[in-house]
Amino acid sequence: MDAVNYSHVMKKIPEIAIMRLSKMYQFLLRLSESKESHISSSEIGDYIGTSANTVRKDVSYLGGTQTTGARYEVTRLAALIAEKLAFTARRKACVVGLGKIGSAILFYDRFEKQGFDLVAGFDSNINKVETLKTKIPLYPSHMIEEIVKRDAIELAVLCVPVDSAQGCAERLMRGGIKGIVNYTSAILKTNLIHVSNVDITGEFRALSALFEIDRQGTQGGNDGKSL
Amino acid sequence: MDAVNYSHVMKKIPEIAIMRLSKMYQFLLRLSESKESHISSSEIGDYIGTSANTVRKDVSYLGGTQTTGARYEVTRLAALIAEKLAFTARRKACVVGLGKIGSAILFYDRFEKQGFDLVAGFDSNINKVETLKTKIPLYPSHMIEEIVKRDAIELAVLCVPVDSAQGCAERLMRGGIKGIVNYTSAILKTNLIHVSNVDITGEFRALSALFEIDRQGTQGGNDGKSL
DNA sequence: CTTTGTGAAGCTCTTCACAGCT
DNA sequence: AGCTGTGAAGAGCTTCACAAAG
Repeated sequence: MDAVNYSHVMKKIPEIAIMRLSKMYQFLLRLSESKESHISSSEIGDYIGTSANTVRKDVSYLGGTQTTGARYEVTRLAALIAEKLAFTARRKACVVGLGKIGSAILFYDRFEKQGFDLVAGFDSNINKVETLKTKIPLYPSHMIEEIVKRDAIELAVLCVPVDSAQGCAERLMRGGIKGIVNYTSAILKTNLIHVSNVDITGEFRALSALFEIDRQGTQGGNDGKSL
Repeated sequence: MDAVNYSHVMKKIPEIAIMRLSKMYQFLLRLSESKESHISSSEIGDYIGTSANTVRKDVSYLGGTQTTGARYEVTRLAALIAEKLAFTARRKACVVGLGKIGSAILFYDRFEKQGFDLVAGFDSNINKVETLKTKIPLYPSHMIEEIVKRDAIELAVLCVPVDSAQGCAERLMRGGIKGIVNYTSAILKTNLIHVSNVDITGEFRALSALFEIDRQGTQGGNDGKSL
């Protein structure tokens, strides 16, 4: 159905624009530590790998800065993005699966600075839960739902073996999780929440296909459809 | 920066379709180990999180199977995708940066089965290069260009500290690398090769923004999109 | 009847181009 | 001059809907 309601709803920002704005924000944050105080749309575009037009359009989805004609003020633009995309709120996250990758993530210490608090780790192996030395509380996997609910955890990184992935995802969902970063090669069935997949093998395959197709493309002529 | 060169007409497969086909392939591979020999477009769609229409359209980009009307034969469809997207060739990959994440990836043993051979690891810390016990050859970072060239390595996983990321990426590029999976939060400037970014913080931010915007939007649930 | 394959319609995102500001 | 903000045009992807096959 059409959007019948035109109260004061901001017009919808394309999902892909949100991704770019996230990237942009990250870049602006780093930039703000240097001495550059202003930046143009084309410089931002060069940096995050898109066009100046797209950068300006994306910013305009947020309502634009109020400074037409002048280059963007770095801190001001960062603040605008943070506000509109709700990056201001701190969010709680957990890690499920404490194997090599999972524990590496658990010990990664930059989340706090970026607005994310790792408040729980889970593993089905009680041994790991008891022996891993960390200040982040660890729990056995059967407590996922309970803890996610209790601590109002919004984000999870899933690093379990592929066969446990769907089951853990379901526990997370029952706990009310809002987003999962899926490090397993499992293809999660969850149409309720947002999932971001970062399977290296999958990335390898996609990258291979991309450069392979490029190569075929630049070589010109495609033969008929038969094969 | 449009190349104004329309020399050959070639049906281009949309990049996003390539991504979906990669995912589909992965799913079909797993499925082929079970006893299901045939599958419909809607079942595939359910699984990889897209519509039956899109699945069929994507398959048609490859020229379609030659079996209109019948459900897809799993192995046949997998073979078709593998062939058209060049998944048949084995590809060499390396890991740059042998910290917690990097070494976890180095010890991950499923690549071989999936057509990727990890043939080198690099770290600027000579100690790590000498002490890590693995059958994969390790080298100091200054040899990146040389080894990538010598061994014709096509793919790299980048897991170095953020400040070294751009430098390492440039060495990889000079060595002729074709794709980088970037685990750092650096935004790599490389318009020559394909880069896939898997920064957790970035994913967290993008996910937060997505569910936050959804909440503000209040529109009845559309969903099922993920990346 | 069910299911694929695919032109064509429909829709969303990107690019253009220019008004208006500095 | 250079730059942003943004409707409008354009391109690209998704969805539709139906012919052909099983």
